[in-house]
Amino acid sequence: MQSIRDLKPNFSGPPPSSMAAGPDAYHQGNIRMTLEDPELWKTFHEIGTEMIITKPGRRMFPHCKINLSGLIPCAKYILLVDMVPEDGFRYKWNKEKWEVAGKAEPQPPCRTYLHPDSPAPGSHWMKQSVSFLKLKLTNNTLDQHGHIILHSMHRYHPRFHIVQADDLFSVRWSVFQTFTFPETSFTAVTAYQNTKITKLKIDHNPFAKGFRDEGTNKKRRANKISLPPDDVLSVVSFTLEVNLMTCVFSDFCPSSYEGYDGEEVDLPKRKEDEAVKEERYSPWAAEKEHSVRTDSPAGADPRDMYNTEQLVPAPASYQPYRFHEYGKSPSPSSSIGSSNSGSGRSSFESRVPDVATVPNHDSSKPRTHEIGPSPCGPQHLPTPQDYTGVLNMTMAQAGKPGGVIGHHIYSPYGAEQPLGQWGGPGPAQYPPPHHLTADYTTQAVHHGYHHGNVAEWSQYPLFSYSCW
DNA sequence: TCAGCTCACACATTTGAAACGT
DNA sequence: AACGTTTCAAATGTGTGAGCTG
Repeated sequence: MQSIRDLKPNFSGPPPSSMAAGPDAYHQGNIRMTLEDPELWKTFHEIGTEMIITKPGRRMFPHCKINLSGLIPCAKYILLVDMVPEDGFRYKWNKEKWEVAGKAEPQPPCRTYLHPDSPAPGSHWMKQSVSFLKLKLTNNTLDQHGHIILHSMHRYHPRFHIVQADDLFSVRWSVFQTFTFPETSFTAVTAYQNTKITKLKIDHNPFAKGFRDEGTNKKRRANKISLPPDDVLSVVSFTLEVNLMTCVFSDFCPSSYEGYDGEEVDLPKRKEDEAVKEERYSPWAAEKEHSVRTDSPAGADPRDMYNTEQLVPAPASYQPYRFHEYGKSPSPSSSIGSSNSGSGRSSFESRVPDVATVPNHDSSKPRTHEIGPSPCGPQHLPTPQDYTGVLNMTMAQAGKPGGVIGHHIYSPYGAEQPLGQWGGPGPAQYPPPHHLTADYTTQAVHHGYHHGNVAEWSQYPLFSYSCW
């Protein structure tokens, strides 16, 4: 299995004609996401963002805040975030820079953060920015609060997922539009390593005001940091690389760092070499290695953009994934991206019509329940029993020790479970979702209680990025 | 010995209930 | 009585630094 980056060169050219946008498909595929406060993110990114992870869970700072457009106002969507390993290495901070310290540790249980407003109509998501302020990171693999579990000294980046779904159940069968923003990548740490990051955090995080030089607590930090403020705050302008994927997760979920298997020997050294080469942008070099980047930091050329689409698997003819690259061609998002500096936002727009394969449906045809006759009309949702084959397949694969699991759209719903069970409290008769999870799901917390609402449900992993 | 982790701490903001005024 | 504003305490979020651990 290949990582997305690895796959990228293998796919090029325009989308197939079957993917050409019809009126509905256009609506489906025209979702645009912009990252709020990209300048702040970039400022951190240039130094090498670090995020503290603690046992009880720590918020991110800067926290993820996005704007959405292009959604169907009256269609319901679910927003999710998960964290994806940047690479297969563990790092250490050594003499003012990050160095590869070995192979990554086995991945912790995967968690996906579900935005508490989910599901909500497109108008809701679009009327104001969507904040993931409450998302917390932890290094406690036994965490029972639903926080996203990460390894310290490992690099990650958040992925934002939009799913058109009337309820949480239909998440399983819907096409995910996935967005990532390169400047949001970070290193998970239990204590800050780079004093520049510490200072940035203190300067920008209101909760840390007490540690500011002009604050009442300056005595504590007096001899800790001596960095000219202007130094760290100067923003190196560089063109954003924003990767867009339209996918159903399962197949892009790396179970280990297999995508790097072939490079394990060489990569660390190469990364260090490139770290020097690309230092002006970021202390991180490796992340750029597969990217097609313009050399002009101020250039308006669009960064290479690629798109993936993964299909809802069908029992009979399960397609692992489909991947389309739109990379080299300028896109609406390109112009958006190039104008980011003016708008103060990093944006990305999906141009891939959502086409999902469902049983007995031609994948080239729009799904009726997603691309209905009217964007605002009643939408047919597939019933669970339509897809028991998919579920069984998933379970069978999950049961294989050490096997590669092909489909890991994670859902707390069993196929036998009726729709609407999450609508309110009920007897705790439904098994926790973990029976479907990936290799590590034995580590997932088995909650005995039912899911009375979205917030509770959100603590369960929807997908496993750790399985291909 | 040392890098990485945990914990208690002081200081900050946020939140929500109570009190108050219109 | 209903509603809006203000106040205040508790909860929560933050980085620090000492101590612990492997």
